[in-house]
Amino acid sequence: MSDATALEETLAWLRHSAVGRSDDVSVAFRPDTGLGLACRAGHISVRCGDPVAVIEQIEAAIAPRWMWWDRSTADQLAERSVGIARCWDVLTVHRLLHGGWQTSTARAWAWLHDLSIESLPTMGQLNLLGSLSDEGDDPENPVRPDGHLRPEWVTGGWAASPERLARWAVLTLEVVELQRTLLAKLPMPDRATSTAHAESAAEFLCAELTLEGLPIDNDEVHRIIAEAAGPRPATELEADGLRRQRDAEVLRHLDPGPSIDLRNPADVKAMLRRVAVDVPDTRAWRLEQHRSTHPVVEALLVWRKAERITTTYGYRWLDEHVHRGRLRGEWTSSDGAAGRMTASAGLHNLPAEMRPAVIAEPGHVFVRADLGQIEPRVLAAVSGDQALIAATQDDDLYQPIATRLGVERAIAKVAVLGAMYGSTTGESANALRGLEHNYPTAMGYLEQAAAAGRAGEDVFTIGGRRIRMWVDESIEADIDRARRVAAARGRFARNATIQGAAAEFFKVWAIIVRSRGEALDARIVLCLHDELIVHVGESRSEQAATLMHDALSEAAYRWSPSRQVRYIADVSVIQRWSQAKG
DNA sequence: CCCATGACGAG
DNA sequence: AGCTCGTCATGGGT
Repeated sequence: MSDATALEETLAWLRHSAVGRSDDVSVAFRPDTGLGLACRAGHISVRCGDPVAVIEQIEAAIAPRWMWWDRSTADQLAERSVGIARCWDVLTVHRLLHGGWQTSTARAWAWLHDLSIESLPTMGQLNLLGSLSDEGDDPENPVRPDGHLRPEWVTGGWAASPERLARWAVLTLEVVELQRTLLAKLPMPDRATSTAHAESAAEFLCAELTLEGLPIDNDEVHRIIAEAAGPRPATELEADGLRRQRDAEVLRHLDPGPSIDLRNPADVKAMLRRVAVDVPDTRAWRLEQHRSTHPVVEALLVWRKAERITTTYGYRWLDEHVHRGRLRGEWTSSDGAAGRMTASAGLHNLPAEMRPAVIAEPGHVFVRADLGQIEPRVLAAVSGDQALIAATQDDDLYQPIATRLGVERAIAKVAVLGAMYGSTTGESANALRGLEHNYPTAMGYLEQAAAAGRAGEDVFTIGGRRIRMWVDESIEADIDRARRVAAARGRFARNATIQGAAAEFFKVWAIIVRSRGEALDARIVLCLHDELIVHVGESRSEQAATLMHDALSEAAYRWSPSRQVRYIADVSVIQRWSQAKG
């Protein structure tokens, strides 16, 4: 069947099934095989060469909510620049419901059907179990008699024929229905469903980000690396020489003695003891206090900076991740803990020294926006603490808190952060008591999460993400260890509810910017927890900046549990990332 | 060869 | 101060 006929037939079927904007349509496809679709009214299987083109046309004509199993679908669509507006990514929603990061089609299916993970079939077991001889075991059925998904279907068999594609799409729709049922059982079902939509869209954005990359200037980035690491060594021998040269700059401060490997923390510790610096570890912040004790300390700190650039952000990093003027890494919409976005290739921890190399392309600018004091504002929203909500009206919410507590702003800030992170020590202890007295609802919210965490119980973000607690594997009854583990879980749970909620809010903001930015051809090129960078044509920079603010208002309207909480963003139009005010 | 640890970059 | 992530190097196990 020609692609044009395929499109006609599919559109006719969608119309006949009364599928409209935002209605559910599950999809499975493979180029040169075809397309399988399913909706509430039924399913269709279409043989065609370019199913992505068909999907693109349907998106333009109808824009349903597309449903698929995993990221691979988003990757293929993004590859062809098909911008999907609404979707449902089963594995992304599974991470939301189940918690954690590690998952797979087979595991998600098993979990949704209360099947034990231990009984998961593998390809290798196929013949051992003699499944072919099993009565009623039809290889055209993706589900085995024992309830598990058939491994050969999961690993690609689902796309073996147009008929199988349709069957897979029907299965997808059923799985989504199961997920919807679970979301509906959460304390705030509508909100949880909306989180599922937003997280799925964020996963699609991640597919786009992985392809798009962050603009980076080749000459500039070379210059910066050369400054720290020296010129690119031609041979391994030359690299070795440079390494020795750097090491010598530190070692020359020492009397002759046993040889020291600066890359070995134990060696460094022994070396420092020889010059009367006794530290439990050799981390930079600890050595900071001993800077004046002996010149070798200063030299070591300088060495570490250069070593960082050389090893992590040096020529190897450049060759691996920077191509055609873009820095590209793998993006994931939720990590294993609280659900923040993650990126590889150093996109989330590019040292400040390298940011001048991140430059907009000719005729373009960056519109950069970062949320101000997002975590305490989110705490106000999720807890509903009226006093804290009042404080969010201020551009600097720590100021009214300080006034109310009768302490310096710096003390108030440390106390608020300490409350959200589970700080146990420090001089903010007094101010912490002040917080408990003046903001009991917010502090109660945090304490409730911490108590659950200490007890080993899972906690949930307001959007419904499950945050899994771990069990202490120590076999012996080690009271001390058990107490430490419980305390760590308490701190983790306390923070994860806020960090996770802030991540949910951020993603809603980001996906609104993505969809509203389409009209301006503005592309998101970086998401950094509370910061967004959009790459856009120079002439549209003002419109893009306005869009970032408007998107924030819309995100607040859509996401915020409290209408009264004020969210703020600092937006600037810049050429280089480094021009952003800290 | 895998895995834990230390160190450090960012938020 | 304490929370998260990814990355690199070392050293101790298999």
